[in-house]
Amino acid sequence: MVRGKIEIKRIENVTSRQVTFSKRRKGLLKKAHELSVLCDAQVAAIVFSQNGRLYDFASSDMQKMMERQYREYFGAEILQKQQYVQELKNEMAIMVDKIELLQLHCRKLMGQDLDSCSVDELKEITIKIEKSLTIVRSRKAKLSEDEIEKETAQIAGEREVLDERSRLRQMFEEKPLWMQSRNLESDKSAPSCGCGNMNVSDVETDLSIGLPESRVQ
Amino acid sequence: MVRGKIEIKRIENVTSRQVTFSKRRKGLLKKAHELSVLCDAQVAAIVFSQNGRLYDFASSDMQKMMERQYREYFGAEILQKQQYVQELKNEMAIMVDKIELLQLHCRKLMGQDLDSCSVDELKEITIKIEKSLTIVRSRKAKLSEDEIEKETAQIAGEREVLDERSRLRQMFEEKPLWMQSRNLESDKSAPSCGCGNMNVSDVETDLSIGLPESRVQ
DNA sequence: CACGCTATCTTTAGATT
DNA sequence: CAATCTAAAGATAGCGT
Repeated sequence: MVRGKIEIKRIENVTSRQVTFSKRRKGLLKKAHELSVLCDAQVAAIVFSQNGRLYDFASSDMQKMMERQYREYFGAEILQKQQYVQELKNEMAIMVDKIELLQLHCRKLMGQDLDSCSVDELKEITIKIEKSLTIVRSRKAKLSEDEIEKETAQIAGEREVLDERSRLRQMFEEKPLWMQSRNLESDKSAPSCGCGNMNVSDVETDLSIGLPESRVQ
Repeated sequence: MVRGKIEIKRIENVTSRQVTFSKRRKGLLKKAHELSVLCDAQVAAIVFSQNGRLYDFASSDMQKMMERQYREYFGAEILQKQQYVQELKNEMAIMVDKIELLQLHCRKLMGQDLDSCSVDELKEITIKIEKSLTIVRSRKAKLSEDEIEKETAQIAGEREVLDERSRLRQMFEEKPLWMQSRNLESDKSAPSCGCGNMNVSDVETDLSIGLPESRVQ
């Protein structure tokens, strides 16, 4: 192969490839320009080097050129996106309407904005509100009832505890101290608090009421 | 200028221009291809003929190529659009929330979905509804009152008309016909209906009641 | 690595079919 | 018109600086 003639395939020599890239790139852009001028045509040439640099030529208005070209390739996609945006807008419009309607409904239920209402409409609203009031009241009543029941039960429970306490208190007050301790400390081997070692005379009456309780619990 | 040498400016001869377009276009696309292969670079060449036909070359993936190029030119615009879509979505989300809230509010005002309400909340709702009921009722009452008043007024008005009629009827019945016509046709020159030329005996009593009325109005 | 040189290859203007 | 031809113009590979 003589000087100058080359095969069209990737140049493996890095330096040579870069030089060729520079030369031919320039040539390409020049030819693009010449074509655009000579034939009054829209021409664009775009080259990216391997390290990502952009070189390009475009006749007259590159933006228009690109848009035109882009439409050729992505027209469908652009249309889809536009339709998507349109759909979103439509949905929003529907939502806005819905919100307005709901707000109006709410306001009327709250007794606002009634100026526009006819007598019939007012009657309708009245019926709705009355019905609602009935429901809410019964619901409230039921809930209150439940709560009272619960509270009653709780109070009953507490009363029971209190009753138990007073019963115990009575028991302790009726019996002498030594009987109390024998009764309650049936398991004397358990070294719970060493009461067994206490001298009876050391324990005062009012204290003895407290101690058995703490053992019962 | 010898054969082959040309100036780079628009070719005016149409045929010549078209031939040159064809030749040079082919050359450009070939060069673009060669550059992409030899230097392993991304190359695109785009040509639109004057009648809008597209000719192009692109190394490897034209779509990627175009996207890349498009981003260079319209990156900001694309971003804006994406942001716009995002904004729309955000607004929609807000609206959805708002609708849900409003619906819940409405439903609660209508006595629905009360299971989740506490006693306090129920009390609050009850108060709201009661207040609303008061307003709506008073509004309804006022509207009804107005209507009744209007109707009363209308009836009164109608009664007056009727009274006037009977009064007139009495008047006509008490006086002889000739007096009636002199009284009511004070302006005899007005040729309203040619009654003046009528023979008195031609006018019947029941007809005479009708005629003066039509003149009064 | 960027430029310049130049022999050679490639493109193409203009003509012809 | 489109295809082909051909000589001149243009591009560029390989080399030198």
